[in-house]
Amino acid sequence: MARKPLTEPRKTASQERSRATVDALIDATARILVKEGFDKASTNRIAEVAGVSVGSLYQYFPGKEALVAAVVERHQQEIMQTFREGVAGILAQPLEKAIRQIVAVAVKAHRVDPKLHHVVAEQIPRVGKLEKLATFNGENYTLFRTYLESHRHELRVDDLELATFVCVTSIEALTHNAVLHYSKAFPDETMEALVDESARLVTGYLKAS
Amino acid sequence: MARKPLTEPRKTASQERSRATVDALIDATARILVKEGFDKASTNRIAEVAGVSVGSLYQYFPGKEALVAAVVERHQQEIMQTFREGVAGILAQPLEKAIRQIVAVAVKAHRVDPKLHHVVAEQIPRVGKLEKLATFNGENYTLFRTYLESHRHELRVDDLELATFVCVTSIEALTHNAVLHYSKAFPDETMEALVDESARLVTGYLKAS
DNA sequence: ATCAAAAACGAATTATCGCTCGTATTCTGT
DNA sequence: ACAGAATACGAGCGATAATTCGTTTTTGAT
Repeated sequence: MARKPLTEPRKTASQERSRATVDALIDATARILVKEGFDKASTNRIAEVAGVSVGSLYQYFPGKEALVAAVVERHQQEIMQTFREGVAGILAQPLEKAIRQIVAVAVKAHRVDPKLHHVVAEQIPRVGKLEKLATFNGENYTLFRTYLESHRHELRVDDLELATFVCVTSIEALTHNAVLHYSKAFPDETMEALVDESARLVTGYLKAS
Repeated sequence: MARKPLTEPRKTASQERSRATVDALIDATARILVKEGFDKASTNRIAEVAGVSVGSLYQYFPGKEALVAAVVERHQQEIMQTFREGVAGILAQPLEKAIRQIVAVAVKAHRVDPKLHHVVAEQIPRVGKLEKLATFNGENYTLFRTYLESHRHELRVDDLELATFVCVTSIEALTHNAVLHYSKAFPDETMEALVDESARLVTGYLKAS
């Protein structure tokens, strides 16, 4: 019987104190990623910043990658939460309104800790467990597709799959780039104009002429 | 006088032989990046694969980062070359045709060594010198803007700067995602449809109704 | 043929970092 | 108050790189 190596730390933190340790470690990782960049995020450094010993770190995480993955996952959860709230009840809305709202929410979502988002997008190599953390996630995709399906009769696209791809990819890229690369070049009023333009782009593409 | 540290290797390779060495090193780096991934690209490994000693490596490159930067730069040059050729004489074309051609060329450009492109996009942390190697480059942007300016009268957009951003970002993201993430999910015919759809997206947005 | 500059070599040094493990401390239930 | 379980500690081991430098080989000019 090949026994699984006992080196797999179980994070089953049962006591209050240990849960705090886990949180401190994830927080510290996020702070380091933002303030010092990915390469400075060594396990020793993370433990130090968290005010915890390396030993404790390895009690709860199998390694650095797991820490980073935890940070990314937490961040994506926050973003998705923002997103879900923002698009609630959108199915009932007409196309123009719905799209505009989706774009606006996408911008808002990208503004949930933009610094961290930037690091995640630009500095973290997607290797190993991080590989599956795709650029845009599936829930998003499904959400949008569902809207398109329920409004199919108003649309002039025939391949909904393809249309979803086109729309989701465009909106994601536009909001991502605007917030993370051009937030200085784009003053607030330009950002609003960008939301309008993006919405027009997508609406024009979808709407039956 | 604070003298610059002599540790800065100058790549002034004067002889034929040394230029070959430099090439071999860059080639080897690219091959390793593609076949084994970013973390396996150590200086010793690169030298080994290049059939060259580590010492020689440091004669011409200050470190691993410089090697990777050289690979990325070379790759971007190739892509831009493809791009330039593909959009030559496009200024004379009408909007629909021009946009379609641009999209098609963007797909073609993304297919110049997609494996390497994938590694560059997903695995290489943009830190230090790699930071400025932006996702989409300025020449592209300028090229597109020039087209829009010369066809301004046909368009219904008023802010050309913003319009350029919207179009370039969308086209880049759509072609990038399609080629690098969905090339298996998208059979060739779907890819063609995608080019059509992308062109329609952008054309509809730009064209005066 | 001779020599100095250029290029190449690679073992050895140095640096970094992930991770372990024996020990100390704290908590929880009785 | 006590015991055992959970948590925390952190110096130090081992592995993997990065980088140097004294030496050798090749080249081009004279």
